[in-house]
Amino acid sequence: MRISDIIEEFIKEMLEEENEAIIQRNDLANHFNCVPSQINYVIATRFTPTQGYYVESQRGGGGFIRIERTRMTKGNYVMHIIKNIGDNLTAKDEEIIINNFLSQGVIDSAQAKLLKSATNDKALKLSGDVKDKVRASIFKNMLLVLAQN
Amino acid sequence: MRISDIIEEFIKEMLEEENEAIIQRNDLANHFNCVPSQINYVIATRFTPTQGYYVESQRGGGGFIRIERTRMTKGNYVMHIIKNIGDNLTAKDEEIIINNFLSQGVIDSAQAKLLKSATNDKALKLSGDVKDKVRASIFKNMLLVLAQN
DNA sequence: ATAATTAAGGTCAAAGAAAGTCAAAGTCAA
DNA sequence: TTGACTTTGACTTTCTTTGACCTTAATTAT
Repeated sequence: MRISDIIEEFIKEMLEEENEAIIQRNDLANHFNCVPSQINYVIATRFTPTQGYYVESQRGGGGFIRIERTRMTKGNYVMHIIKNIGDNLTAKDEEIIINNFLSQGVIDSAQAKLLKSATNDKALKLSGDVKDKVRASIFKNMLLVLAQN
Repeated sequence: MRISDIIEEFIKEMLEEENEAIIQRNDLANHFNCVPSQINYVIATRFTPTQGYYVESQRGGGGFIRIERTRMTKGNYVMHIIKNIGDNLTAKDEEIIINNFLSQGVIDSAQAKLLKSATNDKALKLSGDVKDKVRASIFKNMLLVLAQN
């Protein structure tokens, strides 16, 4: 059994009791007798947003890592769209997706406005090719959150 | 739990009753068993103007520190923050603003997550200087939408 | 009145305490 | 036997704590 798997399981057990697990990186590393950065590896590979987790951390004295489990309510539909967006997204294509979500009740109009405000050409002051890349990234990140509450 | 957090909480509790908290630096430091300058640190990091506080103090005999909470209407408050953001915004500064909006009930936690997901370093795959520019732009655009309801 | 003393609060930088990054080295299954 | 996944560790960044020294105001002594 890999040490990463053991740590993963340990955190997931914590998450079964509570909805969030707050850990100290060094303590945990110590507990499992591994280097601290192994914890980062576990989080990076097993607790990603796509996998339904939301992670925040603080450095410095009294620092911590908080791993939140965000249960997926909108289900596979949104995930499917996210996977199909790829690395570039034009404003036009985005609008089509948003309108689709709207008409299917996946998001409400307030959320739609917020999505657009974050990704319209006015907000993204970048050159064409980079813009569509960043738009894709932001859009997917936001969708992930929207799919989970 | 960090000592700074405890002091922060203590002051915020005082502010819940009254609209201003008047403290003696040395007494407070004594009470929490820390050096006096720790109080300054707490104020400098948790009671800044952008966080909605106004601080005045007086040295010498009978000196004091007065921390005032500045309340505004939601719309004005958000507009005020938008104006103060400027052309660059680091992830850290943004987080402080979001957490403040949250604790003051300007936004809810779902909206906070959306804001963060749209502007965190993972979403904005850009080089440092450009990133902070784009972040500022996106953030302000989203806030404008949030301010309108 | 003035000067000296005392009683506050302010500043800043060093030390300490976490967490993050990245790439090299190791492992293992196809 | 190579390519993907894991493990490791050196180095970096961020945040907090601490303390020595500075400035300002009130009080007291001359």
